[in-house]
Amino acid sequence: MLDPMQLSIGQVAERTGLSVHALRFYEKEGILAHQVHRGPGGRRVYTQQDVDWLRMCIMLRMSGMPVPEIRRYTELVRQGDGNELQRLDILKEHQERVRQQMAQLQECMDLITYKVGKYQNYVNSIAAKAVGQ
Amino acid sequence: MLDPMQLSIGQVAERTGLSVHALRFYEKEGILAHQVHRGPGGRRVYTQQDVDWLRMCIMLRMSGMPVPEIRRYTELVRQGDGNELQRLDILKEHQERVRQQMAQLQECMDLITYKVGKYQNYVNSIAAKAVGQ
DNA sequence: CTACGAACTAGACCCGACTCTAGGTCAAGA
DNA sequence: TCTTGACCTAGAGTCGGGTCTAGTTCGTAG
Repeated sequence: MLDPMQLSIGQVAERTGLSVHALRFYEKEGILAHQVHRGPGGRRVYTQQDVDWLRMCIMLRMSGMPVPEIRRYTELVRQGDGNELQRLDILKEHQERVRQQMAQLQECMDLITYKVGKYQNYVNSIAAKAVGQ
Repeated sequence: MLDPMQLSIGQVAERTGLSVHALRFYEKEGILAHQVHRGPGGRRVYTQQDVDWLRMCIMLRMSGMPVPEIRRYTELVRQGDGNELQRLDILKEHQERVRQQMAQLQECMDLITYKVGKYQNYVNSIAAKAVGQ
């Protein structure tokens, strides 16, 4: 049993929804703000901070930030104070991309909604006819 | 020169933003409502309807509908009247997915905006100090 | 003791969606 | 005639983001 603040890879997988494979993959890709500490037998020991960081990375991934860019951001954080402007740049750029993505998605949604409406009307009218028979 | 209503693959590529490769790929994948007519020399001849259909497919793809599902939808349309309920199902299901996707994206956006705000404040405060010197 | 479950590493494999290559046809212009 | 450029087919290659396998090593429970 570990200290309650010390989490095994499996526990982190549960808590984040990532697979243990994905967790090791992310680590290899340099996506952990502070490199994972190893416990007895060379096992990874995560902290709550690691989990929080991973959750943010998950958000970035979900919104389409590519792994290499998350790595760049992570590296800046790892380097410590002094590069906040660069971090801000990355975030702002991504924010803009997400904004565009949402706009696009809304456009698609409008088309789909229009089509759904049309088919719904048609299907309803057929159903009405069937009832009227 | 073709009849103005007859478009070559290159023209369709221009008009849709898809590459000629992608157009052939989509055709092979069965994503064309009515199969492309061939002109002299076996060349593809597209109509405006094809372009319109492609534009819808592009919307579906952009919003994350996988190619096989677009194919299923396409097949229903190709079969003609009588399966409107099935088409409606596909569209509604996708609509729901897009809705979820947008909600997720909004969540990510909120986090990013929060972080951008924090870094912006910090960076501003540093800048203010520099000026005050 | 032994068997189990969870962890480890390195590296192979997979999937979706294109993208590109090789090798060829054809028509128009210099 | 020769070249250029757009098109053709079949099939190989690429890329991102994981996922899975093989072969081990632990620590604990029966």
